[in-house]
Amino acid sequence: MKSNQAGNNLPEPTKAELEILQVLWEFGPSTVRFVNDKLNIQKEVNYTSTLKQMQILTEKGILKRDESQMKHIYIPVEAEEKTKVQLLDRFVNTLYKGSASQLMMQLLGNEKTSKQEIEEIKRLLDSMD
Amino acid sequence: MKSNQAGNNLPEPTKAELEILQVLWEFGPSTVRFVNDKLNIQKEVNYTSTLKQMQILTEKGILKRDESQMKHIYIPVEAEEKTKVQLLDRFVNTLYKGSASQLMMQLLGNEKTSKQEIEEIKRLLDSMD
DNA sequence: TTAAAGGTACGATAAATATCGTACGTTACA
DNA sequence: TGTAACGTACGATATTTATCGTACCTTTAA
Repeated sequence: MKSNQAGNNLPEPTKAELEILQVLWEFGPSTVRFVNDKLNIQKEVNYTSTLKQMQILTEKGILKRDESQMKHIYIPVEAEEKTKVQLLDRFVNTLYKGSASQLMMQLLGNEKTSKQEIEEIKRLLDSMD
Repeated sequence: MKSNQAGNNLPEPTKAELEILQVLWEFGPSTVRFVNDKLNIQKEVNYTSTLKQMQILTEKGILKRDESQMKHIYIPVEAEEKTKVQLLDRFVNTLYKGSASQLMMQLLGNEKTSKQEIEEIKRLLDSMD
């Protein structure tokens, strides 16, 4: 057997890569400079480090870029939703053997999940039927 | 500012470490041999590699061990639940800015989450009020 | 028209993770 | 009683991920 299981096509983004993706998701297609500035609000990181990461992301096919200008513009290849679903899926499989309801229980039992959040979720479910 | 945010006390278990924890959670306190055998059902890994990992886990304080016998017995320090809650919490914060309901939506929208799972979740919520 | 500011490319290096080889001690039993 | 099987310890090495220094090109404005 010894296979790869969990047939995921695209390579799992690393922690640093995720941070970059989040900026692009939030602000749309951006330059390295812009992304780096955003990252530096939270942690100190050198411009060329971010540049390199984004180049790697591009090699991996997770980002694409517009090189028509000197200031390259980077864009995520996959939509935010799709990538998140993939990560969530992997997470559920790894920690909860694929059981969404088990994850839910934990989420609901978590004190950090507010009453308000729980109400929100209920409404959501009701509106689904 | 540039702080660590998300005040997590214990060190994040790595991928390989998680695999070991899962075996211990499922089967209870075990020897390295036992854990290694279980791991090898899914992937090829050398006995000493697993040993080393479990020693590191122990150094980190994630596992403790009974050394009274030659065959050391390893035991997770924290309960399965507690560790999973921590990981889930981090996950929600990272990907959904802490919004559990947003995560839910994705979970519900995911085709891989069966009708049955959804029913299960509804029942769960109703029984909470 | 040149110097400073700001851009990309990319190899080197650091840091974090993961795997393994080898040394050596203990146990079981032929 | 000695040898094979099995255990731990631990340094070395591989691999993956992350960061950075330096070279060099382009734009801008004094």
